[in-house]
Amino acid sequence: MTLSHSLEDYLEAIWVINQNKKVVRAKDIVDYLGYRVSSVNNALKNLAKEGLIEHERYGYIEITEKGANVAAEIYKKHETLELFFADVLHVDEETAARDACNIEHYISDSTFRRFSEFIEFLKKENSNCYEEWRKYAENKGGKMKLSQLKPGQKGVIKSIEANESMKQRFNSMGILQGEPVEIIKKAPLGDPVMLNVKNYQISLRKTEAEMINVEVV
Amino acid sequence: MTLSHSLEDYLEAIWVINQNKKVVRAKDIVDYLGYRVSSVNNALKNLAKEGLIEHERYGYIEITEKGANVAAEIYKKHETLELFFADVLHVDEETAARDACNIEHYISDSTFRRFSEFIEFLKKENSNCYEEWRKYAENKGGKMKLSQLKPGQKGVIKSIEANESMKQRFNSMGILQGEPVEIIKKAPLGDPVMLNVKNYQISLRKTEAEMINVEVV
DNA sequence: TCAACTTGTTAGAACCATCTAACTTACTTT
DNA sequence: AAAGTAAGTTAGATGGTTCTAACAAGTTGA
Repeated sequence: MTLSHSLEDYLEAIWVINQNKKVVRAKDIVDYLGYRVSSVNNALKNLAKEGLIEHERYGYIEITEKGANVAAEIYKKHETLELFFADVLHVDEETAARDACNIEHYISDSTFRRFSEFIEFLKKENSNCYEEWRKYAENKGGKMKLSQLKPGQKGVIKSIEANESMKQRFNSMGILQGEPVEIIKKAPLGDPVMLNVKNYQISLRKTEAEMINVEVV
Repeated sequence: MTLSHSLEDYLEAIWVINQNKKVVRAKDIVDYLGYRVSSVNNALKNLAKEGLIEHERYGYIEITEKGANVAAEIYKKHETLELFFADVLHVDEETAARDACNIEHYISDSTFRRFSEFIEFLKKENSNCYEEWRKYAENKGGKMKLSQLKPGQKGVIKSIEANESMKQRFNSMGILQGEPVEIIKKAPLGDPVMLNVKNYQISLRKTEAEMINVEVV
């Protein structure tokens, strides 16, 4: 029996909900995964057919022992990947969760095993690899100029190297320290640059974009 | 325009083939991806519709500039992931390639960017993280007993801790150093253990399986 | 208790990626 | 140049996942 990626998702969702709620209903899955209730229903039938859950008409959903084992394994992958993305790579939480949720279905067992060991290694307190890496990454991250980002990339403004009147102008556009920005598009030679700040779309000259230092997110 | 994962695969294949062959035909893709020629044909139509390739009836396939850009980006993900799996995690080549090929479609740009930096960091010669990790992993890997593997796991026999007559018996079953093994199934308490060696299926007592040290693959 | 609301079920449509099978075109060999 | 083989095309079937829409069952509160 090999589960489709889709069914893996459903099963994992049921398992996770079950951790907090003791009783799982179709509606919970709808809320968790964002699918329509009919799609959930369909998936439940398939999971039941595989003996991974039990589900009485109009009743609660119970995960079987077999189902719990399968789900726990999937979730472990999810957890490990998310931890790596969020705590090691320092990707934002939402992205880390999303990526983990996708990749968990595709990483093979043997790769995952090695990967887990690798993370275990990084977390060992007598290793300073993690600290070295953080130091390295911070230098890297701090150095980007807004003009160097590509369309679709997001960042947070770290500092602005401009005279006062220029800073004033940036200020009035919502461009100030700590503000998240996203590049919408760039003209062929990077001039002008179109970006998103506080839900406004702003167009900057390349020379202006070069004054703004960002940390890529 | 967002490409389906399937079409991403086709486009990437075309791009890769194009690196070596200068001229790409549908047959090359069939060989590369293992799909039927009609499926390839169908995909080609969709790629052409998106302006990523040009394809005359019964003719050659040419990747457009736009297509090459998209493909190169996908391939870069593939390459980086495969490198990490193979050279850092030391997963076997085939698995590394397969996992990379799946995951490349799911890792987000921002996670990938961080991930690339992380690998760059590991490769820096003034960091000894990679060496430390290898040392750590080798100790780990050497320690597994055959009895500890789970069904489906594969390993290579590293050493056998048994008396001569026992070694003789193992020997006659094809169980000897350097031999790849795979656990087929384990009875509830791990006794007996069913495994695959040299295309034979062998059943071992738990006590016997504990004498055999393997490196997980 | 029954009306209103929430939740669950079913049937069937749409979409996508793959396949088989029958066919057409292009290339190769003699 | 004709015949045979390899490659490409098309139509239609299948399987999987999601959706909408209509309906059924359960729950809640006045």
